[in-house]
Amino acid sequence: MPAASGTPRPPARSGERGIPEAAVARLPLYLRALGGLAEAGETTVSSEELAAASGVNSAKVRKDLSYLGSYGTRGVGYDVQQLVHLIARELGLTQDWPVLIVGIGNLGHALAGYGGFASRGFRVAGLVDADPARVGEEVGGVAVSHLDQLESIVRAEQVSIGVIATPAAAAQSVCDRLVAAGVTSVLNFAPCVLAVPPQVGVRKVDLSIELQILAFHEQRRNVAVAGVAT
Amino acid sequence: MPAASGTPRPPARSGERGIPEAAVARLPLYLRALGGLAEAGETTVSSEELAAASGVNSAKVRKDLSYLGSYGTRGVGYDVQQLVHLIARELGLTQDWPVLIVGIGNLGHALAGYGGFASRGFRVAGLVDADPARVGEEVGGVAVSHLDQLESIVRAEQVSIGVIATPAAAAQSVCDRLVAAGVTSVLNFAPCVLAVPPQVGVRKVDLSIELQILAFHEQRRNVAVAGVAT
DNA sequence: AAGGCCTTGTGAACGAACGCACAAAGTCGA
DNA sequence: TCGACTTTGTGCGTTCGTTCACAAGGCCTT
Ligand SMILES: NC(=O)c1ccc[n+]([C@@H]2O[C@H](COP(=O)([O-])OP(=O)(O)OC[C@H]3O[C@@H](n4cnc5c(N)ncnc54)[C@H](O)[C@@H]3O)[C@@H](O)[C@H]2O)c1
Ligand SMILES: NC(=O)c1ccc[n+]([C@@H]2O[C@H](COP(=O)([O-])OP(=O)(O)OC[C@H]3O[C@@H](n4cnc5c(N)ncnc54)[C@H](O)[C@@H]3O)[C@@H](O)[C@H]2O)c1
Repeated sequence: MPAASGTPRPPARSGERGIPEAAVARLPLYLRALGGLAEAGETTVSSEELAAASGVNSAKVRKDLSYLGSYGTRGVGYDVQQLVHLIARELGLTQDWPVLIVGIGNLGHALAGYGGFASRGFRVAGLVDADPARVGEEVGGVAVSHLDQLESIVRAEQVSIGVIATPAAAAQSVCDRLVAAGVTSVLNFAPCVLAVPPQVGVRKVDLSIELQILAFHEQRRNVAVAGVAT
Repeated sequence: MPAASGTPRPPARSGERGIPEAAVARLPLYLRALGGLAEAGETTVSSEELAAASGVNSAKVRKDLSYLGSYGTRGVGYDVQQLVHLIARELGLTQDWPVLIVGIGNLGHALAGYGGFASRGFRVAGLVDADPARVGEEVGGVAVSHLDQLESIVRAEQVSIGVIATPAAAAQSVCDRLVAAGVTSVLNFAPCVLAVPPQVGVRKVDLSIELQILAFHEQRRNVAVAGVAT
């Protein structure tokens, strides 16, 4: 019962080279906004402009960018191209990331054909499904392989990121196979929790959760109004 | 750092009827886990078990549930059915939420056919697309209407939640129309920021961002390894 | 009836993130 | 060259969220 937590906790990763998780999550936002600005012909951008374009506030923008170093010019702003490059490098987008998508149903089809993948250096290296009827079908220029091929594709294509779009019941076993084959990052669309070894990264996207959060606030507003009226 | 605040500390959320945002975001997780437990025949659940089933830690579970009131039994745990009901009510899931999906392309198709909608009280009240070729097609039991019908569907079906799955370029104008027609919550899949009046709720899902965050950590691991070697 | 055992509910410490506000540092026009 | 103006970079107080740790409370066995 005594949690043996007597060890004086050291500042975790103080000396470490680390930018806050919350800032990392915003970098892709800036990158997207910068793409738009570059297309519009802007060569420099102030934190205020970038804030407006990415839906963040400007103090946060400046602090986030400061984690990458001091590349702004006071009185002027940041160089758009340079920022794009800095952020892309920080996020690891200057290299090619082969991705394997497992479960080519409705969602898998949409993902496989999604252009937002490729534009950031994510290459669909393979599509696999358990249903023999789907094997051979071509989606977004890539043919669907059978689930049996999972391991060989991961190895042949050096896949490090796997995307799971199977029913929830199959997700854990698929995940286990991905990890065993060498995948170290997983994006999970199935509505379930995945158990993975600690060194493997997992992120989940659950559309239903987003809707429920919206419903909560929606209800809150309605109740508030009704409450006043009642 | 002792709270030398002679000031009467405003208990923040004691008087107010407010659950922290972070807790709200986890309630759907618990709900999902409870569904599984109920199916497995469990009638009561401890915070420890629920934590394991929902991928959260148990202290957080207890604190989150405490915002709903004191419904647990010490030494035993929580009643599964009662919890399901409490959470569903808190999230507003005891009522029917008509949802309109705009943009029935690849992603829109997947969303329209997704079962995870209906199981939580979200009813697809309409599907609209700008492409005349798509109008009339039936997806998941609902026929696709033309974009022109947007306003009339929102009013006729009392839609308060809109889902945007159009290309980014069209998203803002679609959003404006939804809001003008009376929608007060928007779930946006297009990779762009949406401007809305302050009383309208917006959430965004950007798959590409999730991948970029994965890539960041993936790279970090690789660099760490390579760094030692270099 | 009493004591042991388990689990909740929560006060309090800790830590992460936010946003303000401003000095520092640069640009640009005169 | 200089001074007005603009915008960065960041120190700091505040707020939000997480985690610890334990008293309070209730069940069950004896
Ligand atoms: N459709 C959506 O909008 C949506 C949204 C959020 C989450 N999800 C989730 O994403 C997942 C997929 O949804 P969907 O609508 O595409 O379902 P789907 O039934 O259309 O597709 C599932 C696919 O996975 C394949 N599959 C089943 N078991 C497999 C296995 N062991 N290995 C490989 N492939 C396997 C099936 O053959 C099928 O092609 C589900 O878990 C769903 O809950 C879907
Ligand atoms: N496919 C994915 O996996 C994925 C993932 C994340 C985000 N997204 C985003 O979701 C959106 C849709 O993606 P998609 O793959 O389904 O694209 P898509 O091109 O297949 O579908 C877009 C649909 O929107 C319709 N549309 C265009 N303008 C419209 C308007 N003004 N009003 C109503 N409908 C209109 C088109 O007719 C088309 O049917 C895009 O913004 C995309 O970036 C897609």
